[in-house]
Amino acid sequence: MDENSNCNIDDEMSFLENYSSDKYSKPSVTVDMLVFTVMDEIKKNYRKLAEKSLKILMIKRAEHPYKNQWALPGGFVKITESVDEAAIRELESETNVSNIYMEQLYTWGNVDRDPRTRVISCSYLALLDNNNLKIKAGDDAKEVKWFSIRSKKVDEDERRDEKAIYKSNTILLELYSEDEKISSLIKIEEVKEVKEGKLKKINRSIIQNNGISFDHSIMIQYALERLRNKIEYTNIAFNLMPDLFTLTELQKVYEIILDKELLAAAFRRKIAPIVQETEHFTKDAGHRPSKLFKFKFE
Amino acid sequence: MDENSNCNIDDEMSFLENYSSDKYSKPSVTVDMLVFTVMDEIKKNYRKLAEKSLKILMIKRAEHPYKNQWALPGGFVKITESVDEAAIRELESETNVSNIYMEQLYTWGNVDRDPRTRVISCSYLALLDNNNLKIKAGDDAKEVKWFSIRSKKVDEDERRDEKAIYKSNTILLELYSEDEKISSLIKIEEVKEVKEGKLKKINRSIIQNNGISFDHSIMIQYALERLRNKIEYTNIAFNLMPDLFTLTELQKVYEIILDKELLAAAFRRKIAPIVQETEHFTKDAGHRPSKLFKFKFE
DNA sequence: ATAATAGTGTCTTTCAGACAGTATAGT
DNA sequence: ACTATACTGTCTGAAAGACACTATTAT
Repeated sequence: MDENSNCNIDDEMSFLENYSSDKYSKPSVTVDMLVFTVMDEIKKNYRKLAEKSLKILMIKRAEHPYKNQWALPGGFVKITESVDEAAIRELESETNVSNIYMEQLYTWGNVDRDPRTRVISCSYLALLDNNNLKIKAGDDAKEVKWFSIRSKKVDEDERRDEKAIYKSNTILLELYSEDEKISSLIKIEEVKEVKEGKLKKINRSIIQNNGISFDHSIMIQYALERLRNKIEYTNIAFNLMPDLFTLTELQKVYEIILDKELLAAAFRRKIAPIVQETEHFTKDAGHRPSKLFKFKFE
Repeated sequence: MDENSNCNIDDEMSFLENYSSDKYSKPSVTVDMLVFTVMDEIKKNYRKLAEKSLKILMIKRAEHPYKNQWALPGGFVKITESVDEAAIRELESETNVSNIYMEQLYTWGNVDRDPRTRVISCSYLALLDNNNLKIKAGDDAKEVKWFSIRSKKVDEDERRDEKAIYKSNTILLELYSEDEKISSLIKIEEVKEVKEGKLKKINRSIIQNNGISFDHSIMIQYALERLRNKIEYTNIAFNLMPDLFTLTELQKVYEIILDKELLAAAFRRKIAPIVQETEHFTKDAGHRPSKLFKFKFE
């Protein structure tokens, strides 16, 4: 590797030869991928635009534990590959998705998060545009499916004593497809030390789980929060768009992730610097055609 | 754990009993802590305010590899503790620092980042106010020291072909104390696919290393970027402040992290909602005394 | 008195929110 | 003609940038 000026090289060589990494038992390391996309729902009216819906990709577990329940695509990191490489390989082998936007999300390190053994999981946030939808089950998985996402706060609580403020939010996460609904109730507890006003700890726990494996519902909730934050100050949303899109479509993607309506005029002003108009228009829309835009890089 | 509606319980019990996690060789998992603080330099003039300086805590390695070079405090995650717990334990045992702000930063998973064996490292960003400075070496470390940080872009390059834009930045990271200077030259390469304008990959590599162990200089650079980003949209800076502080001091902390000067009037307007004035003032300053503020929680 | 910082007032600029008003294809 | 969406113009108000001006203490 790099030069090592202050020590004897022979000394170091023999140290490395004799080094054994098996003195202590080691945790296993896995990757889990949170793959999101936005899809069109069926049009209700020849004039109306299609509604959009935020989806996440899940696989049905073929093996214990949580056999026949739904889980995030993922798997063990091999000793010969980087963690990033494991994420790419596992996603492709389980869902046939490749070459998409992917960034590291968070590493989940609780001792009891997997009933088999000690497993540390590095999670990845992946975004896909719905032109890329050639998903099918890979070798490891029985079944792969997109679930629509609904996440809502069902309870809120705040207490305080002399030492700290305790905030607690309960969130109901529901994933549904045409024929199935799975869900999870998650509690997020924050403790803020009053004395200096410094954030001390956030604790996320599953209160009730209905069909979602492991602690994956917590990961989904966390990924949604990250997505909501990052869409405000980065161009991450473009990874959810096809090459050509209308500004109304782009706005609808922002709206569905932020879970609030935006004003068209303000939205267009704001994103104007990062989109580029093309010669193309939508047609057969039942109303005025819309100009198609593409992302303006740099 | 949670209920498991779709499968036979006995079946799962026997599966878990017979499960062996030792079929494949596993990577080791470590934690590395990036502990930052802001300290006053010595005053040059009885009237002038002390300059502030951003510091990072490093330990001198007592063992191979990188013996006698400087490294981030850190160590192996035990099978019985969570990753967060490992971070807290290792920081306390190596530097006697405890009960400070700490958040997970990034997990480094390249295959060859440690010459001993395959090691995946989960890094943590920690912030300390300089009232808490009772640092001393723990059992594992020979020596613990605060280094001042200087990070500057020394080269910039941009190429493009039909497929993508390639950006490259070279950054010189220098850490110095009164009697020592260590440094590292880091290259950050971004590849943006032109076709859809989507960010594909960031690669960080060490070009030259002078006294900083492992890939720790990359971690430091990454942590500085995160700190610069987060100080803009969170209250994270308060973790660098003592209980009582003047607004000018707070502004100087922002300035040193953002590496640019701010206008006092605008800064005060902006942070007004999150600070609370007290009855106390600075004194013996050689000029008009300054009101002391504290953080307004919630 | 002077040096150095503390703190405020206000003009300008920029940008988001609000909403009305015009434009246009498909039936 | 009617419907639903596309797109623009402009008023308003909030917030950031710029900078001058006043205030206050130790020496």
